[in-house]
Amino acid sequence: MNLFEPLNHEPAYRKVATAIERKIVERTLRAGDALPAETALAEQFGVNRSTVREALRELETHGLVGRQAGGKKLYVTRPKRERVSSGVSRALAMNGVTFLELWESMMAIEPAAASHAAERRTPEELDAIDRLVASVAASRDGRTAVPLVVDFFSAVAHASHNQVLVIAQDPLNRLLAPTLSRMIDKLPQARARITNAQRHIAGAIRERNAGDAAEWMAKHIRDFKRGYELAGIELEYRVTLGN
Amino acid sequence: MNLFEPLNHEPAYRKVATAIERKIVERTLRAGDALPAETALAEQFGVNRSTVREALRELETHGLVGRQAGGKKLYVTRPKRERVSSGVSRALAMNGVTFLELWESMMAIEPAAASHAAERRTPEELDAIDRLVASVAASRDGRTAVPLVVDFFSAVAHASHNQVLVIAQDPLNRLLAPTLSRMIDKLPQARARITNAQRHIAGAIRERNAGDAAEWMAKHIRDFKRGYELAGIELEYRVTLGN
DNA sequence: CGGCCTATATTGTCGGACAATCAGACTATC
DNA sequence: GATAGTCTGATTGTCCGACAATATAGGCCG
Repeated sequence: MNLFEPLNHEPAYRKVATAIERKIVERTLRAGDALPAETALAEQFGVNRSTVREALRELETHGLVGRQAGGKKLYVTRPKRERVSSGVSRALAMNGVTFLELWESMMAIEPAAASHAAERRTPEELDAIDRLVASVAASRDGRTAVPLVVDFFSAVAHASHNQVLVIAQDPLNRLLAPTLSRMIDKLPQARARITNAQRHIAGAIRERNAGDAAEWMAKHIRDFKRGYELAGIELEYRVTLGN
Repeated sequence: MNLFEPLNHEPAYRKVATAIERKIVERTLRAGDALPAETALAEQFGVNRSTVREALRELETHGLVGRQAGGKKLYVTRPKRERVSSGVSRALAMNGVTFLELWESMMAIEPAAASHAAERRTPEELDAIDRLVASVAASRDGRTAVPLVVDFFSAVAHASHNQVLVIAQDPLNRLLAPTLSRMIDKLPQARARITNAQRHIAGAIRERNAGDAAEWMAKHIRDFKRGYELAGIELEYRVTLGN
C-alpha cells in the first residue's frame, strides 16, 4: 500500500532490551546465567544506567530475567507459567471476551487435556485429582468450591504432561472463576452435578480410558453452559478478572 | 513446611506499576484515555520521575499503555493480540516445548476453530481463506508456502469470531512455522497434500458444514504428524522460534 | 473556519549522588 | 571443622538536576 514505512525512532531503552532479549532467545545467554551489573551493561551499550534499567524492566516483566528471592543479581530465567497466563487473561478480559467464547475454547481444550491425562497421568497426579474431587464434594458453599473446581481443571491439564495445553488452559481458568461464582451461587444443584462429572472424569483417568475422560470432560463443560443459562447469565456476558 | 514467608520488599517502581495497572483493569482508566504526564505521576505518587518511567515500561510491555505512532502522550490501550501471543510463544519455546505437545494442542484447537468458522464466517473471511488456499497451491517452494499455510490457520481462526481461540492459536502458528519449513523441504508431496486438505476445509466452511470442517481440519493436522515422521523429524524435537 | 507559527510541555537521555544491602572474604568461636 | 560474627566492596533502588528534541496547544492569519 504505502511506499514508505513510518520510520520509527526506536528509543534506546528498547534497543537495549531487544539486544539482550536476542541473546537470551538464541541461547547465547542461557537460563541460570547471571546478567552483568547495570553499570557494566550501561558501559557496554554506551548508554546511561537509567536507560539500561528501563530496558531491564521490560525483560523482567516478560519474565525473561528475574532474581532469586531477596537477591540483587539478575539471572536469565524461563518465563514462568503464572506470569504469561496472567498476561493473557488480562488481555482477554480487556478485549471484552464473552462467556461463550471462553466456553467454546474450554470445549476445545479441556477434553483434549483430559484424554492425554488419562494416557500419561502418574499415580501422584491421579491422587491430586482425586483429592480435589473429594474437596469439591465436601465443600459447603460456592466461595470455597469455585477455586477447587478451577484447580481440578488445572490438575487435569497438568497430568496431561503437555505444557502447551497447560498454558492455553490457565488463562481460561482465571476468567472462568469469577463468573462461575455467580452461577454456583444461584444454582443449588450445580455443585452436585459438578462433583458427579468430576468423579466420572477422575475415574476414566484412573483407568487410563482416554475416550471416556474426554467425553465426560465434554459433558462436564457442556453442563457449565446449561448452568449459566439456567442461572439466567447471558452467554454474551463479558467475563472479567477477579479482584 | 516453613514457619515464615519470605517477606518481600516490593520496589517502588513495581508498586507504582501495579497501582496504575489496577486503575486500568478496574476501568477507572479506560482504553483511549490519556495518562498524566510522567512528572505529574511522579508528583502524585511522591516518587522520582525515573521511578515512574520504570513503572511505565512495565505497563508498556504488557501492552496496557501505548502511544499512537510518533506521539508523546501515553494512552491506555487494550493489549494487542500480536504482543501477547509473541510473549506466549517465546515462553513456550524457552520451556522446551516439543513438537508433539504443539501438535496435540493444534489437534484440540484448530478443528474447533474450523467448525465455528463454518458457522460464523462472513463472505469476506471466506474469500480470504480461499485466496490463501489458492496461494498455497500456486506456491513453488517451501519458503513461500510456509507463511501461507500458517496464514491459512490464522484466517480460519479469525473466521471463527472467537477471540480466545485466535489468541490460543496464534502462538502455535509462530512455533509451527520454523519446523514446518524443515518438513516441507524434505517432503515433495507435502504441499499437494496440504492443498488438498485446505480445499476440503475451505469447502466445508463455505457450505457452513461445521462437522466436515472440523473433521477435515483434524485430518489436515494429523497429516502434519505423519509428515514429520516421514521426514524423519523426532516428535520430541523441541520447537524453536524463527529468527 | 482551516492552515500556519510560535511557545510550552513532555519525553528521552544523560550525569552524578547516596543509602541500603547483598556477596564474598576473613576471623573468632565452640 | 562447621558455624557465627565482622568487614569491605559491589550493586541496586531511588533521588536530583539538566538538556536537546519534538509533540501539543493556543493564537494568529488569511
